Amino acid sequence: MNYSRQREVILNVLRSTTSHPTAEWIYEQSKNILPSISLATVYRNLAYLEQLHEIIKVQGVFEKDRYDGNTKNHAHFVCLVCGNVIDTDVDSDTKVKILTSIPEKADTFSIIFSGVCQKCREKSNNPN
Amino acid sequence: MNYSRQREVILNVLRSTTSHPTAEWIYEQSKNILPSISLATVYRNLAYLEQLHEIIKVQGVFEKDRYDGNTKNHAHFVCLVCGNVIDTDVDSDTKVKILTSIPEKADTFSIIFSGVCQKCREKSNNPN
DNA sequence: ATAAAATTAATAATCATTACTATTTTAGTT
DNA sequence: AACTAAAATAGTAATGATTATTAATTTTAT
Repeated sequence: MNYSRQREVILNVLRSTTSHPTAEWIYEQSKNILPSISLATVYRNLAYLEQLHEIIKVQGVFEKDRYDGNTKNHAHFVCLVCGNVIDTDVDSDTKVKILTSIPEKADTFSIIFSGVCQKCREKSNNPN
Repeated sequence: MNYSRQREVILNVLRSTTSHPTAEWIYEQSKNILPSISLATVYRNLAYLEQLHEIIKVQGVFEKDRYDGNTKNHAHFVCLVCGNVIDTDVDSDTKVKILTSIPEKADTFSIIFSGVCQKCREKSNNPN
């Protein structure tokens, strides 16, 4: 794989946030640096980078795919009110317990928690 | 919500398998019973049934959404070779450990393991 | 500097899912 | 049973995220 400035920018943009952005958002940010970059280039490079395990594609959160520059094995919390996706650590004890809890031999796992985040919980006056 | 024969058939078809089928597959099976059923009806009713928590939509497995008639909180193992999706129990100890491993208060979680299933492992002569 | 391979921008195509609409079915009421 | 309003359907069009195509540009090795 040859060097490309576009790929470098896309990766930097993704690594500069913890917001688990969509391809469209990464495209808009990248345009600030490379105004002529194309959306297809963003998609193509995100696919490459995922294959190289430089980034992670997070599916199953609302409708669009999200991308994550943090490749450490961690879980995601999706707030059903504000839609934010929050990284949550999974300690290695839990990780082992999860991976050994099934008969199959899993290489990786994806955990997506759903609920209402702390902020949204505070905003509503619901004492729960 | 009124009764509909179509919805009844769709639910029965889904409950008759553990294969986590796509909407298209459910449509094909339902046509054997109701030849004039339409694909849009299948999608509409799957969405209704998901809202009622009668079924679960499994996203993030390859490209198409999958559906699951088993609403017990369990995990999924996706084989990267054959593509099969296998139910795997999560014992309640692990469940509690997972849910309490994050600072946010999660209502539910979705776990998708990835790897190569036992069968595909046996077929290849790889001793690992 | 040259050439082959890789990459890109721009745009067309794909295709899973959803929206629309005229018609039919359901379920309650007389 | 007939009447009616709401709900649901079949068929099809529209949507929209993602992927494929292609001619032009860039990279990299020689």
